[in-house]
Amino acid sequence: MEISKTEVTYLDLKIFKGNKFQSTGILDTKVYTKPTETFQYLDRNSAHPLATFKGFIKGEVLRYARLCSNESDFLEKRNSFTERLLTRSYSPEEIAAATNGLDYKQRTNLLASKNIETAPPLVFKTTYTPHIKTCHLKQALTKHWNLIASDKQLSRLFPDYPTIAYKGVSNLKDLLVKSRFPPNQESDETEEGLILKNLKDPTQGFT
DNA sequence: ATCATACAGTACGAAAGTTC
DNA sequence: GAACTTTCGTACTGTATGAT
Repeated sequence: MEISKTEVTYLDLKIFKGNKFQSTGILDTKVYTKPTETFQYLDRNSAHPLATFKGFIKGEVLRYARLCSNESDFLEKRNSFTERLLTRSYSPEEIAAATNGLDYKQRTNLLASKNIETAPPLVFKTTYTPHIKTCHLKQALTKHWNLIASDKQLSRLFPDYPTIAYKGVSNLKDLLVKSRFPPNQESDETEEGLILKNLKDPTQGFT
């Protein structure tokens, strides 16, 4: 057990007496990393969805911004994270894109609880087929989005560019499995009826 | 049939709890 | 005591479910 008069760690946070402590009595905080941490971040060549790479990068930098009370600590942590990502085959451009809009100057907002009453995202929903990639949906939407943006009514209805989402086609399970049993039209004395009866009254054992 | 919501599953971090 | 699992919170998107 470590004992210190100037700092203490809690989970991934280090709380310490910084420069302003003498004059204000206010403690500082920064990210705590265990000495045994090996930084084996998800390799960019791994077969994961793009959102997975983007998600954890943004999540990490957001964590640094929230935990560091001094911008210099935040920058130091973010830079070393960037260097480690580069060794894991990420490009500087995609690292920057993942954290685009995340500004340490807005830390107060980052610390505020998330507003969950924001408008739901606009989703362009279509059914998935193996040939969907050849349709270049995103390019087509981007190319013709100006038709909506230039229309007075449509631009008000659809102020934001949509996210493309695919609905799965019905598979065998969808066709064969239902979440409810159909109305029991047969006698409860059938095998199925007895099972249902016992499920409703677990105190009665199977016979 | 459609829509909204909850949850699943991928990732990151840490310590605490559980199992063998 | 080592190894494994759980917990909590953040990001992302797709799926399952229940209500209308």
